[in-house]
Amino acid sequence: MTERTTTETADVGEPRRRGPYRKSRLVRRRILDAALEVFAQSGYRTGSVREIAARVGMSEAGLLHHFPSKSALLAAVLAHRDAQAAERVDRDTDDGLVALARLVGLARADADRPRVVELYCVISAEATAPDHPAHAFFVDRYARLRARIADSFERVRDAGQLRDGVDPQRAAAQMMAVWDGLQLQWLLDRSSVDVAAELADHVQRHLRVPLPRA
Amino acid sequence: MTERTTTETADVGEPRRRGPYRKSRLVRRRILDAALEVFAQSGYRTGSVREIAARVGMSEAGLLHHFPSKSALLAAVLAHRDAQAAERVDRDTDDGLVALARLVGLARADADRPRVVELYCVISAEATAPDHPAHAFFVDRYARLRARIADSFERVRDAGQLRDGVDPQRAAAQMMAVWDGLQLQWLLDRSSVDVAAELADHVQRHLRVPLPRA
DNA sequence: GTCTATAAACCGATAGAC
DNA sequence: GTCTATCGGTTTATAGAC
Repeated sequence: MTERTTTETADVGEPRRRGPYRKSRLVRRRILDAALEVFAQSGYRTGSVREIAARVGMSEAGLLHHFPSKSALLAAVLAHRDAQAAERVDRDTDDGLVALARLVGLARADADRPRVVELYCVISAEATAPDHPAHAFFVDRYARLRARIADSFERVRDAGQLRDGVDPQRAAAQMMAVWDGLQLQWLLDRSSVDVAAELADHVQRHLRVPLPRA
Repeated sequence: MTERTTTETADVGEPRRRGPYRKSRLVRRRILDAALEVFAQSGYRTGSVREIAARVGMSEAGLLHHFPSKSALLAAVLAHRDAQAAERVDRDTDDGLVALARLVGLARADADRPRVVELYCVISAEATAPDHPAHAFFVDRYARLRARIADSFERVRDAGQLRDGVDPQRAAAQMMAVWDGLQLQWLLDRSSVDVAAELADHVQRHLRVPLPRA
């Protein structure tokens, strides 16, 4: 993955050279946005590079100049969105309760990003197949997320805020599960469920104290 | 959908005529089984009629003699599996607790049918797109299931076995959600979760009395 | 950096022989 | 009921001009 930054353009006497690199970064960004939409709507396997290129307003070959292959493009999209989401939540807190509340807040904010929700729903299901290019990514992603949420539940327990008989590991798996499942129902019919409200209700059932709104 | 039964073959003096119809039904069955596997592994859009035909050991045209189109084949697969599952659970009970326990039992039995689990996971995510041939089927399926499970929770409440502050509608949506989400985690990594155990744990959290093992 | 042209493969569905 | 042959469409990716 050839990441190109503007800092490479330090050849004096040719200040105009900064132009193309800036454009390239902008084009890459527009490609990622278009790829997100297409992969969300049609999945990775059926979504075509051709359609992505059309949305960006360039040819297929032109697009593949920025990303070496279709699967590399998918990887870039996933990495891009995950990094963005991590930024939202990872401002560190020792407070487990706040961490859980932030996840619910993320679910609430996702109501305005149906395309992103769709992307993860469709691609994660596809990536269930061991030969899928994003299979390893999602296996790792889920293990990582489960561990992080379990850690939050442990902090909640250490603070004496967890109900008796709740295992942090299992609570983490169940929270992720109900989140994913609610998103599926919501994508099928927007009026059928309120993802954030149900997720909050689920988490609350494990706690001794009210979940902050954060 | 031309369903053909052996009862149509009652032309006396030609008992041999029974043969072809029996074979046709058998072939249809083998096609459905192969289609299930292919659609589960690759999804509807990427899974090809050609590969299904190859698994059955016949040509593409030969297969399409039994099902008029690819989407009709998917519809037949889904209808076939749903009818099979309904048979397992729908032996009527007025007892809501038993009904819920049977759903957990279904989840337990699904551990031996990863292909079926995969099919529903992949196709339901795909069918999120409004133009997917199975979109209406899944929207309807989820509404129906949610209503049926909500009804079970209501019966549990009427029997005084439901915890305070539990809304049957919301409990139904959450139960389906956690079920679907656990299946996704399980498909990504079989050792990561025990679907039936976590589902039972989740449901138990809504009840005053222990969920029977049924 | 973007294009046209093209390779090489695969797709669903149909026509018509047997 | 099953086949071969084929049509018209799609796909990812590459070659090479500009």
